[in-house]
Amino acid sequence: MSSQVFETPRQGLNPRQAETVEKLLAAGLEELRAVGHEALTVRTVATRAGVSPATAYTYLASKNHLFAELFWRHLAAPEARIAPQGASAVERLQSTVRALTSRIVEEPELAAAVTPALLSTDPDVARLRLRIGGEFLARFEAALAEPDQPDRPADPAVLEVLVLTWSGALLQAGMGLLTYDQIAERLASAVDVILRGN
Amino acid sequence: MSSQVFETPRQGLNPRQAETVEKLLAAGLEELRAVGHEALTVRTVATRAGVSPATAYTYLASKNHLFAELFWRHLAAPEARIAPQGASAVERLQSTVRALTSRIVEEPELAAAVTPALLSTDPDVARLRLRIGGEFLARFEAALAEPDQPDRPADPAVLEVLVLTWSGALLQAGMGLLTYDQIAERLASAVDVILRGN
DNA sequence: CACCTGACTGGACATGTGTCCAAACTAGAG
DNA sequence: CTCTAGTTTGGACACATGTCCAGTCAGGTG
Repeated sequence: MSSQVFETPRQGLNPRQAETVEKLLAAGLEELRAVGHEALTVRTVATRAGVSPATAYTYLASKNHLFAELFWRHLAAPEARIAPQGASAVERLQSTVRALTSRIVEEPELAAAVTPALLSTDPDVARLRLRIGGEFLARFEAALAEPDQPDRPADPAVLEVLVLTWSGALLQAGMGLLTYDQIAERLASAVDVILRGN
Repeated sequence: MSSQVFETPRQGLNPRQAETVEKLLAAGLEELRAVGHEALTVRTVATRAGVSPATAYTYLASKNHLFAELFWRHLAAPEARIAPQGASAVERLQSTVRALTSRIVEEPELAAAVTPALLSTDPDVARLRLRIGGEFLARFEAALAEPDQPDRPADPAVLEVLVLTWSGALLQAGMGLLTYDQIAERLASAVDVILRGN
């Protein structure tokens, strides 16, 4: 909340505006935890933040934008950036996947909210979507890299499958077909299948 | 449209009701092609079908339900059920994936509409979501099966990765990150990676 | 201390979604 | 031909979303 990370929803904000945004985002997360994403409205968030709805809409293009922003911050927060563990690529990928999943599951309502939100055509959402996708890619890339030759690029085909599988898993979880625990299991097995082959 | 397939949106409809449903679904598809899924409303569909909005809501729980229903019919239609071609599992899977993709791309607006729609919590959507997921699973299962031992079950881990990858690809396409043509390419390559290993 | 710029506010507006219900209609049975 | 069961209808309702704008307020400047 009181982040040093200056990943603001809109660029070029003066301190006063930045504070308003922080209040809104903090209130958004609280509201999400309190009432869930179905019941949350931009207006209730504004009220919780002690700000008028009109102001909220000045900084949040939409409810979906709010969810995307919160998710991005949750994902990119310093405490979520841990190095992959393991001697082999498989182990490192599995640890990455488990770390990502458990990070996501820390805020179940956020996870449930963000899946549909990211599908929005809202340009602010589109921006965040790309960032989030890039973040996942970077994590997988880091996990695939061999410690002794960190600059050797990973096989793009493998990377693509990993990203597709990961987003598929998030989708399944977002639809409620799988719990996030099951997701972690399946992805670990998926990594095995993908890297070891059949 | 004039289908023999009795996959009705609600069970136990008499002929008169069934006809109304058909009119609504046909009108829904037309409207979708004409104005796209953003501009489509249940009321415009009702008008196009020559029926009152109240009637439309008698048979369609929601706009999302309409999209899910149309997608399901499009996917499960007899003309979409072609046998996988190829001597190896990889070839059969690739042909299946290409067939599915090209079927979906026949109705681009439907494809764009259905991705967010399937995430709805609407119970009617949930029902169709399961059916659609089951359909994909069945296709991959059929493609994996060796012609000479058709009853030998496929490796569940491989099947899971395929389903995850496939849904991830649909998600990416639904978000506009990839075109459906690119999807087909990547999936073909993904199948290769998954089955051949690294 | 008065001013002025720019953030914030209140409240109306247009539109969409899905629900509800009493009244009207229609097709088939008798 | 009439009755009736069941479908369809018109229209209002409650609520959410996002936009807009004229007016108010606060904090830094001169």
